[in-house]
Amino acid sequence: MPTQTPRGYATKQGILEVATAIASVEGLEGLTLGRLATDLAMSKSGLFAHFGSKEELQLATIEHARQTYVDQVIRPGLAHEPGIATLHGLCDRYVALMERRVFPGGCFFAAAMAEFDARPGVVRDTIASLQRQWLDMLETAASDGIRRGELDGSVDPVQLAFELEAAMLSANWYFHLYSDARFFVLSRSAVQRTVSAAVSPKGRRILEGAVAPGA
Amino acid sequence: MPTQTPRGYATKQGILEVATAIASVEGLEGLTLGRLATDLAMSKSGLFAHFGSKEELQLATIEHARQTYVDQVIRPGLAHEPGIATLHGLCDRYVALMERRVFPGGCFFAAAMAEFDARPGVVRDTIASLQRQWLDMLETAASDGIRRGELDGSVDPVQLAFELEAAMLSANWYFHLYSDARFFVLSRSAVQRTVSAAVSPKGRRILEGAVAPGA
DNA sequence: GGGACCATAGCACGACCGTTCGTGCTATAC
DNA sequence: GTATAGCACGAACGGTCGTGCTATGGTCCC
Repeated sequence: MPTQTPRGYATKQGILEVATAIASVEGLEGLTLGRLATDLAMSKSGLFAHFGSKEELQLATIEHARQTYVDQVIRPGLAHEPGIATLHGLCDRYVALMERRVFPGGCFFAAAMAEFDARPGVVRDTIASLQRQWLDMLETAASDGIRRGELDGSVDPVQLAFELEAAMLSANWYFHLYSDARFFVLSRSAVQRTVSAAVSPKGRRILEGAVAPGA
Repeated sequence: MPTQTPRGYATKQGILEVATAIASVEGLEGLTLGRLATDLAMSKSGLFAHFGSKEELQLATIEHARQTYVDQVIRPGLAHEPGIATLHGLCDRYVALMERRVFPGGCFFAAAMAEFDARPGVVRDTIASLQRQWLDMLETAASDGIRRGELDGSVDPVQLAFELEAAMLSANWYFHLYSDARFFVLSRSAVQRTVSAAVSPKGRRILEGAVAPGA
């Protein structure tokens, strides 16, 4: 196992940057060594040597994409107070990521989940684990919201997390299918409405504060 | 272009039956002539002669899948009274189709949409058109519900249709990713809750009648 | 019973797939 | 100034992809 030098590391990061972009459009299976090499203006073999197998390339690409989500969604989202502030923060950052077209083909993990959901293998297991973590994060924020009295006690955090995730995930598909950004408006409205329907009076004050903090 | 004899037609239907199943798992691009020929125990060339190109095969497969949805979701769904009865009927039939694993890889059009949403071409345009028809159907049912006074006048039919579709679509992915049928429970609850939040008193009577018609 | 014709098979093609191999660069370590 | 190790290259492998061309078996009509 060769050790990594700064130069090699930089190259690999550059490869993975392009790889995540391609995979978000063509899928992780459609992410081809030849195509990737062409886009990078380097040889297939030189590229291949960095990973050792296509599956390793796929896993490395997934890990790279995960880092992007951690930086742009998870970390800033979790910087809020626990409860509905975090819940709102995570959702807002996630929709914003899609809106900003960080991945040209749309949400990387949405594409990966759709591609591998019915196909066994290491790649699918990895996706499943990461997606599980994301759902857990939403559910935890919802649970915190209940414990803190921001959400009504009758709310099921699993149900709430699912509905929010559904509204955001679906906007991703329809946005790209019709090149119509209005689906993000629908998505945001759905998130707003769903959370609103679950908040207690205390939570409502927090929600309104998030929109108009100067009140 | 050879004309179709009864025998040829039957074979073609058999081919498309297997093709839709494969495509729901592997995707329309992963639907390979070699794989399809193997599963059908026939030669690649003999199979190929039926379609003339891979794209034609893909389009024929889509059309075949559409027919399944018309028979099992659209027609029985539209058999109800216009308005929320139809809305409820369409959603119920759609979730039931996924639950019954009619396509082994999950909703055929969900998979196709996810695969082609970011890729131009005839296939994508076809998917987009059919998906548009499906959304229109839900929106029309919602509009009818408003006009008939079953849904509150403040309801936006586009928003409502989107939220219902989102809840059902997402159940599809998570069900297969985790082999966990509870996601259909979440999906059905979400549909129920979303419609409930939009109904007028008159609509509520219809909804309850659908659950307990003997009341 | 012969001819038209559809359905299927066999075979070959060029392109691209993931992968392996041998071979040079180039920069650091001694 | 030379040895070493990481990095990248071109060429080639066996395999599969979609797609042609040609031949033959089956079926039906005149």
